[in-house]
Amino acid sequence: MDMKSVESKWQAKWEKNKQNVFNKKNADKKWYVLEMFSYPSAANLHVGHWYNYGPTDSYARFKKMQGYEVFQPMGFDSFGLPAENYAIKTGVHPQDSTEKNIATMERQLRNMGAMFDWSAEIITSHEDYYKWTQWLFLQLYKKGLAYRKEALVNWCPSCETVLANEQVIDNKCERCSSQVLRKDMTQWFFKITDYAEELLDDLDTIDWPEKTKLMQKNWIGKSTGCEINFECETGDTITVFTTRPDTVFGVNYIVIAPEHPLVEKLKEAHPEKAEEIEAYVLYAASANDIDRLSTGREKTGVFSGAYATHPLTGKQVPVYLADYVLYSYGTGAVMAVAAHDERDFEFAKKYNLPITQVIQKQGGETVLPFTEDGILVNSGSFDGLFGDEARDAIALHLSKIGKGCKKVNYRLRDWSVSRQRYWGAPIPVVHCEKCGVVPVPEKDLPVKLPYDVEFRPTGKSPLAGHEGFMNCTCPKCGANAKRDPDTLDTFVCSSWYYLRYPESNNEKQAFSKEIADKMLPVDVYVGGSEHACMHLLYARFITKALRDMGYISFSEPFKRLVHQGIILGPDGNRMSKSRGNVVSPDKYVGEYGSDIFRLYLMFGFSYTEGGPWNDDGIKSIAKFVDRVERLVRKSTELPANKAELGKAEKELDYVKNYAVKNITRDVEMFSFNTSLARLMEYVNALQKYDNEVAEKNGAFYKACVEDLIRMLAPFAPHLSEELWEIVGKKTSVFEEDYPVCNEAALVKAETEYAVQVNSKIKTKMMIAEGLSDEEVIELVKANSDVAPLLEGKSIKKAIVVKGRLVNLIVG
RNA sequence: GCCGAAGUGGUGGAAUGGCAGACGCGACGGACUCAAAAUCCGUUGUUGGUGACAACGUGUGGGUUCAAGUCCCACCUUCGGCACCA
Repeated sequence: MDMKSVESKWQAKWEKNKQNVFNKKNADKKWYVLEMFSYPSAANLHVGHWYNYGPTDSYARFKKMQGYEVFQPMGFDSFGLPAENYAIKTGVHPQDSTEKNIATMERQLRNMGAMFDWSAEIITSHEDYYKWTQWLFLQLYKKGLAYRKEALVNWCPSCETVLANEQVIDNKCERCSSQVLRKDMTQWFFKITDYAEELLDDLDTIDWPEKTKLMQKNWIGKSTGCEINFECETGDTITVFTTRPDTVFGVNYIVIAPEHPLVEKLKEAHPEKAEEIEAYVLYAASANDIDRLSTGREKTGVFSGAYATHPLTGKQVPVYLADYVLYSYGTGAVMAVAAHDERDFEFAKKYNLPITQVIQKQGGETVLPFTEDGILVNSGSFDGLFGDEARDAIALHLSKIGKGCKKVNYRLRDWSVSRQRYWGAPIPVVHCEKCGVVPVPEKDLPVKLPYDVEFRPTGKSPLAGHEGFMNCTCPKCGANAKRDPDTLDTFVCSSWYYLRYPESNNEKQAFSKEIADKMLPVDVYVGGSEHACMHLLYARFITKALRDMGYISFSEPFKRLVHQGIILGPDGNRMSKSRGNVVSPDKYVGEYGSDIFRLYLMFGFSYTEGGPWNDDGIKSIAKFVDRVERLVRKSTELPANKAELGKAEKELDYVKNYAVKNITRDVEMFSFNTSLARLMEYVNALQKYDNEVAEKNGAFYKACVEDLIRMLAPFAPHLSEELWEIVGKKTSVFEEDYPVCNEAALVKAETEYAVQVNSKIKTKMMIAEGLSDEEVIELVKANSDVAPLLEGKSIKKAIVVKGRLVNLIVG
């Protein structure tokens, strides 16, 4: 069969019949299947796209044949850094390259033959989409969930530009190799931390991979502890957060992060140290968080010259700056208990600070640093208390004397959404000298991204240099004002797109409550696990925020989540141009067509695992397809005669129903390789029983072949349509129901049991269904292979696993 | 470093704590053919044995269990993420 022409024939028919367009009349039977949309890169569709979209489309088609009204949209996450970098390098405008890439990818995606509803397409860099991204920003602002604060960015002093983490290699700028610095800048943030607790709790309500939920849980990083106040000699209060208030009597020193605001005051208080402190702050600015938190890294720090007063003992403890404390976590200051914390211990050793043991191991020798729970010693009236009891007592005491309180802390940080870049959605606020920050009125959206912008680095955000864009009037007072020169993080665009799809053409609003509540949550969301902590958390946050603003009624955007694996290069490494191991799907699609390539992707890999590319099996899929075609064509030549169903028919029926049952279960689990294995078994059976059955019972055989086509349809959509036509049908096979297992066909009189003696397999036996355990044991004991092994021995225990195995323990 | 995974024949991969290797690829043998291709039928974890069969076998080392690829502990290797790649 010429797959190319078959594929274009059916794609054209589907298009003409609007077969893949969601039918709103059937919305009560909706099934929203969503694949993470892609970034439009310059290259053709990647194996990864095919691997994500092909099998998921088979899942979607399967649900359609189960009677669901499937909504499977597609779009492009088209703002972002790569287009801008490409523009800086080549001079091609990001909009031009992006549009070109989208056109190519769209064409290729159409050729895949997936049932994407293209009428719902969205492109995040188009005005009609980013207008609503800006609207979303304004809603968050109104609700107090968007605010400005200073935050650190990677700054290349030579390029005079902010660098993405990706552009920083070994602390050097990837373009010019200058040392990268961390610089403070005023940026917009979304207050995702307000939702930390709910984001954590609601993980229990969604059907997501456990590992993903665990990663989010750890990312949110809830810890219960205590804030404790130390009075600094400068007159300021240093508040520390600790999960171990039980160790408070062992505090040897205080450490503040080099970015802590108190640093300035400390320099004033101890001018003799100012130079040293400044040098250290500069040094700390050159390291990233990962390095700073690494326990394997040599600890560094500097004494500020100042002391703080211990709230319980009144002792003076030195205040240090050290970069192993992050300003972004907790209060940016810790109480260091060298005896009971590994990093503090290491630091104290290095700087010859005292180490005071205040916890003793229960029953056993205490080796420092001892970080487990233990019995308090050297802790005044708290001596003898243990673990939680000690923590509670000390926290209570601290709050009584006004020196501290219990506190829940999260590792999660607020979401920084400002980007000093061109290719993104402009932030819809105006800065007025008189009125300050003024949001752009909704009726004035979109704040259009101008085309004629100098996007090469100049030391400022690219938009800052565009006067036509920057100069505006204050919506409040009418005076001259300036727009915000920054654009939004692309994660903002992708944090709400699932809401837009069902109403991509709605010009009046981002989405309507009525339709959103009907169409969402997404029933199955499919995408890579690399998004576990960021995109997937942002989307959950935005959903909750919109719910609280009354725009929607549900709390979670994605009811179920599936991660596809990653297809690696043939060498087992991640595909990359620099490694030269990129596999192009074009070659295979050109040679075999979309159906065969998709079948191979489903059959050759475990969907959620992925693995190194290898095309050994692709030919065999082509052979399989040929076999199916021959079998179908041959069946059309048979007379439709009927005869009584014999043993052969029953066996064939068994294999068919077994396949149907397993495929139905496995597709639901995205286990496509085993689904196809069962389908192959059925094809093998059809072929094996071919002559015997077909000749005397043509009607039966034809019905079996029709079921085969129905069963194959979600996996090889074009081929199945063609075969359906070959057997004389005038309608689309996707209007058919997926076959349902007839359980009666699977009932067998006897089952094979594995027989073990002392847990070793000795023989196998066919045993009738419905016997009691005792009857089964008697049959096994009487078996000619088993009986000699039991001679002169007694049975100490007998285990019967119904329908599977018998194990006799003898001695 | 921290968080999260993965490791099974020559190979891709199957196995609700219950017969390890389903279904394929490859290899080997056979049928068809002048021959080849295609197709069809067998065999195929390793070792020993003519054989029935036996022993061993799921990254490494321990453990729990009548029974462990699966559960627990420790370790090794590889992969994903670590907040401005998306």
